[in-house]
Amino acid sequence: MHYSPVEVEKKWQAHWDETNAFEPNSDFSQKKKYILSMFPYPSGRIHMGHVRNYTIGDAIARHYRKLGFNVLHPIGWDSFGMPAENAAIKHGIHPKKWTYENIDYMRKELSSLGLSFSKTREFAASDALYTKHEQRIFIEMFEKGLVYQKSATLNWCNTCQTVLANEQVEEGCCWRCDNPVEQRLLPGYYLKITHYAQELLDDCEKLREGWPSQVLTMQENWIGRSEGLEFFFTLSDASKAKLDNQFESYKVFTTRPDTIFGVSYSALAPEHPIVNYLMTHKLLSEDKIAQIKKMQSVGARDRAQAPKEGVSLDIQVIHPLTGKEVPVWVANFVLIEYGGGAVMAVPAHDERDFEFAQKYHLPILQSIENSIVFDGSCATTEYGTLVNSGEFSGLDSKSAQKKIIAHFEAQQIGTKVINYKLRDWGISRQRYWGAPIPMIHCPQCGLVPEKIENLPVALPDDVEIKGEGNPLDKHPTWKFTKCPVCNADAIRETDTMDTFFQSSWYFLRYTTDPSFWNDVPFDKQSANYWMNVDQYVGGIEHAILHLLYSRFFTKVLRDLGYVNCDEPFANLLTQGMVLKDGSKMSKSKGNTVDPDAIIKEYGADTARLFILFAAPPQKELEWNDSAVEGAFRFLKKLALKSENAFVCKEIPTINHDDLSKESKYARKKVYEALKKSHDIYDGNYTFNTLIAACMEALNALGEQDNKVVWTEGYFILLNVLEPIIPHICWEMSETLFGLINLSTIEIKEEVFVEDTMILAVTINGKKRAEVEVSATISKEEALLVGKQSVSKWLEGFSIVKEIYVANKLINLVVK
RNA sequence: GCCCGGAUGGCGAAACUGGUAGACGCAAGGGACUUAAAAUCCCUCGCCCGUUUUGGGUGUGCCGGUUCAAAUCCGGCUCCGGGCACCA
Repeated sequence: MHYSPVEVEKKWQAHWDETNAFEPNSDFSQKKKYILSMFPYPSGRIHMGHVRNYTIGDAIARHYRKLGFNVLHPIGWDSFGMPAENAAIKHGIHPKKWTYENIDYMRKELSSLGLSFSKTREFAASDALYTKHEQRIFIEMFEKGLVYQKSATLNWCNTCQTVLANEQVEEGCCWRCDNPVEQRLLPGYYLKITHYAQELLDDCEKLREGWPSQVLTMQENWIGRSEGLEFFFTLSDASKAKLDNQFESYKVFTTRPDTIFGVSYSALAPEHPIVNYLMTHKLLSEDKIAQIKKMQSVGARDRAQAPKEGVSLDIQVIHPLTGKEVPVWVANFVLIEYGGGAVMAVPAHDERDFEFAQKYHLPILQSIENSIVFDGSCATTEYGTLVNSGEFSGLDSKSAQKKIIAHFEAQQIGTKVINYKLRDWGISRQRYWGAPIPMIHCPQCGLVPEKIENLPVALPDDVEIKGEGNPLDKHPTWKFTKCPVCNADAIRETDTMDTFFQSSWYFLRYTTDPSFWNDVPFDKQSANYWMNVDQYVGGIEHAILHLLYSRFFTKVLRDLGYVNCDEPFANLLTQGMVLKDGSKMSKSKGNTVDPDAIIKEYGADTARLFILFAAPPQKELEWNDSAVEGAFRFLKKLALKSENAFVCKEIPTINHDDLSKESKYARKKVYEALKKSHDIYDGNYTFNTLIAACMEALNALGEQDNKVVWTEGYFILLNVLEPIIPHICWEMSETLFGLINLSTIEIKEEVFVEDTMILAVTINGKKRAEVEVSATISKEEALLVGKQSVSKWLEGFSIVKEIYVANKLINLVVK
């Protein structure tokens, strides 16, 4: 067969399209697989990263379909987000038009790869119908107390009149207009992900089997659980008086209660209420107030870079165990959001506290002794034995922690607590192209959700987008509405949701037949059938945000009664990046390869084959033009050699014993490939080795000339390769076998049985010879033959040990 | 700084639970076919030494260990990639 990819690919793509070949069915008694590649942002054109992502997912989906599973393999569009607004600002195109035109274009590009997506389950996250249910979920979360409003300091660009994400701040300036970014206290909506911190952490165990360990480690670190002691520092009487008796004490948190006798000062965050009180009531010198103000104005990121810095507040607290007075400072390294915004400082055993104490000449008191000699030149942070610690002296750190916590609890002056680094998720964005937050501000009733029957709160089409301010807020009429409770004039919330909100539940939407899409976000029975996603495929860049939010949403939706599962993704494959000349393909570097051009020149099968063959999916993949040629060569060869097979309607029967050595070997190679095609789908997805096995099999077939063996070989190889290079395989399978070979094929163990085996003969572990012996040979005989084969190496030595490993080798230990 | 991951020919990579290192492919070199080119086919291909041939030594980032046997296990380093970044 002459190989002309253009015709073949067109033909089969049309066939799959017309026959709705890849729709899941609703027979929930059938065994299922839900295979999902992360949905793309419709930026305009597909790139090689997409090709890799969707080829991997498609191959897995096709594999399970062939094995008779009911397979859900959908695609959609993560279609809200900033680039659409940027296009509007730059070119005056409406974000909606821009987005949906891109979707149409990219859909065509993806279908030219022959991907086996369900056509009917496709949707865009910006569809009003999706927004409708999303807003309902938001309201249900609000009513459950999982949504709240608070003000926080955020990056603000005064020129653009908008909040900027951290990623949009470049060296302290706005990425678009280059103006310095300010820190502003702004109200916003937050989702209580911290409410699920412990479960999100615990359930990492359920994912241990199916997720890459580094992703789980990243999530665990991000959640950042730590156990410790929380207690109150009581202010000295003089300090209480200084603070007009407005403050009695403040809370601190420590994971090292064993070092508490080493406390020589306490430090407050610049935003701590006591600090603010001292400042607003002018209880500090002008100079100190100015210094603190300066500290407050530095954003979190810059503060982390800055050297340690602080100001003495001229107040004291009482050490809870020694009763001594401890000075209180304000310090730029103390975070207001964590552990109460205040710390006990132990310079002898904490590096930060040490650095600060040295700078300001504060006492450094040793309270732990261990193998590292403490000489006051640096902090020793390891555990050890307590010294200078009153009744606790002599205890080791671990038991001292327990005893000290117990002491605080008995005296009711402190408790054991668990803290998490995880913060609640701020979802407010001052942008147009997102899902409106369905809340209303009523002068009488306060903050109230929109009525469910009024959803969706849709975006107005008539907006001006100039990049200044929030277009919804500036719209002449949109935000004016009536209170859903009292019907008074009220104002709509003009913030829209973070786009991660959409991607946190889209995978549930796919589980449901579109005929239900108007009425429910997703159908519970369908979701329970299809979930969890059996295999999720996407880039590692989503290791924390998207994957953590999706886990969180799944748990929330479970608790809201929408679905029964705890975790969304049973197995996760994080694919490596596609590189060219050693670095990530990007327009700015000019090292991109256009998938369309490759498909035009070589066809989709070549692109798919190259991308799956060049590296295992988890690894980075270096683009290589001549290796693409090589992939194309293999397809041509596969097509050409099919002339050696004959047309038949079932797998040919072969009497293995009658075959020549070469034919036997070829069959063995073919069945090895078939075996491998089962093995690689168990989680590693090393398509590269499967393809190599098929190449070996084809090479071995070429070493023999039995047409029946050729035919059986093609029957099997086309089956094995179909997930990888579907077009050419369907074409040849149709011609030769009427497509009947594209279903489960039984492995014939007889081809692996051999009459002889080759043993390596090694001396002291070094290979000296090979011998071919009968497969049924006894150990004694094998050793005898082995020794003969290496007789020249044994002269003058005596054998002290003989090792025989069946099917592998003989090792002789000599002296 | 802390936490992960990785290192195998000129290149991408294989190697099941420790058991013949380099499968498969790319590149390169040589040859066949051709008026020529393309395409295709055949041969060689880790490094070093030797040779007419058979051959020998060495080799999986570095140093050491365990073992009859280590790319694989253990200890200590080096380099590269990624994540977090003052979380008390």
